[in-house]
Amino acid sequence: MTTGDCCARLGAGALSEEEAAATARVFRALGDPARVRIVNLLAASGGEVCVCDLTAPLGLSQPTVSHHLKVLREVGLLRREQRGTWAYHSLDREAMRRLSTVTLLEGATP
Amino acid sequence: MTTGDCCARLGAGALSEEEAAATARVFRALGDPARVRIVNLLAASGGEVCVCDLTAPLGLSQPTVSHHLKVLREVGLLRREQRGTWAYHSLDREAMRRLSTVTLLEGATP
DNA sequence: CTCCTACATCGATGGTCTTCGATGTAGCAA
DNA sequence: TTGCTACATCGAAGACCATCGATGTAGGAG
Repeated sequence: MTTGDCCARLGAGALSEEEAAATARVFRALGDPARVRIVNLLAASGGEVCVCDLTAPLGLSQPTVSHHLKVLREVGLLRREQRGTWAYHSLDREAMRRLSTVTLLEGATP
Repeated sequence: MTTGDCCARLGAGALSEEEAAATARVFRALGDPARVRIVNLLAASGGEVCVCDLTAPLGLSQPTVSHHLKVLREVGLLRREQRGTWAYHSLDREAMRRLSTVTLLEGATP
């Protein structure tokens, strides 16, 4: 489920059951401190980061980091590109932008 | 923990452990379909809603609805006002607006 | 080929969450 | 007082999740 399925603004009309579930999935993906930090580290790095660059700053094992990256990727917030032995992860900045509009209510001026 | 503790934009500098945890708590509060629908229903209603107005559209029991309302209230997204026997819940629209800025990265133009 | 590195996946464990019925609390009415 | 309504809280059942070590996979070096 990607952010493309959840971009109905919460303040714009009634959501269907499926839209609500899709939206909740994206928010739940960000509902873990490790994944918040991953997005933050990716945003700070500006570009691509591989798994081995994240284990130390997060203080988590390699399987756990891989798990969190998969969760964020499955909701469309991260992209993954494999080059040789390394897997480079980067933010989908457009998905992040769309997500920011979900909690914008009618008449709000960010 | 309220949204006041988590409003560091994910794209603006490194988050501390505590900032990441506070941010994750707010996102996790929206990481359930029932709570997404509650926010959506509150936004659509425009004003105040009591618990008994939510059980039918959500298809959940009264204790469960009360639980979800408490979760949203504890992260600062909802306000609660008791008048007589009824408890009226409403969105904290400023908290929603602040939340929308969290996922805005540098240079993004919503 | 062998060996090493980077990463994904599996399986298990311990913790957390959602949901409910049952119960408690408080306000209002008769 | 009694009774009713709206809501919160409690306790338990079951589902779900984060984390790890162990293992599998695949590419590069030699």
